[in-house]
Amino acid sequence: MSLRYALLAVLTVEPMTGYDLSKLFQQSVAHVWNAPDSQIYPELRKMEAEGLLEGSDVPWGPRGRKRQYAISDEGREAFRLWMNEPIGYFLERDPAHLKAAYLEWAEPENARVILNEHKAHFTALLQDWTSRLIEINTLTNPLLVKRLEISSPKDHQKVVAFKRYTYEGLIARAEQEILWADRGLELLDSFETA
Amino acid sequence: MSLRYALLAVLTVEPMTGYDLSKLFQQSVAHVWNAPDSQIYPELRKMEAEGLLEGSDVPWGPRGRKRQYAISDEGREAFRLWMNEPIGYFLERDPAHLKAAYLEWAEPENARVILNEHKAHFTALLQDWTSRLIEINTLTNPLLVKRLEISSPKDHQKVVAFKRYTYEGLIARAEQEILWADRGLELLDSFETA
DNA sequence: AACGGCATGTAACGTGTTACATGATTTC
DNA sequence: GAAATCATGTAACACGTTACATGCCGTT
Repeated sequence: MSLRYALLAVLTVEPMTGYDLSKLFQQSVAHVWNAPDSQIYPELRKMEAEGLLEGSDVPWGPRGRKRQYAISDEGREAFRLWMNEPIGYFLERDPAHLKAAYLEWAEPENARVILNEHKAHFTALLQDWTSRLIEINTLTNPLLVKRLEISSPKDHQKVVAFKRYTYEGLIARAEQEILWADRGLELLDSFETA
Repeated sequence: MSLRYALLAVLTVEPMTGYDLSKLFQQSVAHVWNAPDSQIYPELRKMEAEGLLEGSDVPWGPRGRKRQYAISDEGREAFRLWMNEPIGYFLERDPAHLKAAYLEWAEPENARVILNEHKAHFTALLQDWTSRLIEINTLTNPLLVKRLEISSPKDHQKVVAFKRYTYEGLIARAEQEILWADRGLELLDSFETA
């Protein structure tokens, strides 16, 4: 159910096609919310049917056309409502920690691979998030710049501060996961030498 | 797909009924992997059909009966295989950070509620996880004690160390989320006084 | 006999994933 | 003209959630 609000969030900046959104949700937005096109296209149509979006066919080349979606007042209001609701309680489902709890079942070399991949995964995320944070701080992120252009100047500070706050939180999480993986690798070492 | 391995993990200790497992997955196990009974019962039947579990009807009172599931050699092997595989790449889907990125859309008092609930959520988890860690360190967790009884003494150290490692990681994560929520509340304060 | 816990399930729905399928446009 | 990218979808399946439904057991 959050997918639609993630879509609305992006569309508050400017109208986009399903393809544009699908690109975003594989690249930058993907690190907070990821979605494949096969989920995005039907969701957009549903949202248009419900009046949250207004779709229009835009010609594209001589014969081609593409459907562009603009957020409606109703959609903007739905987004605002969602933003004022508390976050739905989320249930823990954590494959990494589930697996970590039973690592004695893995061969030591495989346990090491598992933890190294955990580390690599969050190292990659850390790099992505860090460069996003730099883009925010230097106002070089295209979407953010467009968002500022359409917002009232008195809100600029808040808009930037909350994006920064988000990425700082993600970065802290990634750093913590990397530390945790390192501690696990040390633990494995201690069993090897023992 | 991890649900079945979470079930297998518990069943490596001793045979249990769907009800037993469902209790565990709402209480202790729930903080690493949660599942409702409506998901557990069908999954157990599927796993029995696939030969991972051996089910047997156990009489329960004069007329009642319950189905108890024991892990089979095949099930134990499947669990071992899974434990030696890397963790499937997981995609980011984080409602809290998604919402945080657009907090300028929420009324300040609602933003405060959102962050306070985030803090309360992780504070509750932190308490649960901390008491679980104490149970591990003092060897007072019933499942862990049973697990040690059926394991070779030379593995005891590893078994305990990995459980401790898991909960230490979860605790660190909870503490980080609480800190993050606090920083967000301070940020909101700074906008109020400004 | 009433109650709380034990025990097991179905049905409907929503969400998410993977694979398949097609065709136009732009760039080289 | 080949390749990369733009553009949009369907179908099948897996996973997960919520609500509903039933009935026995042990205790009071």
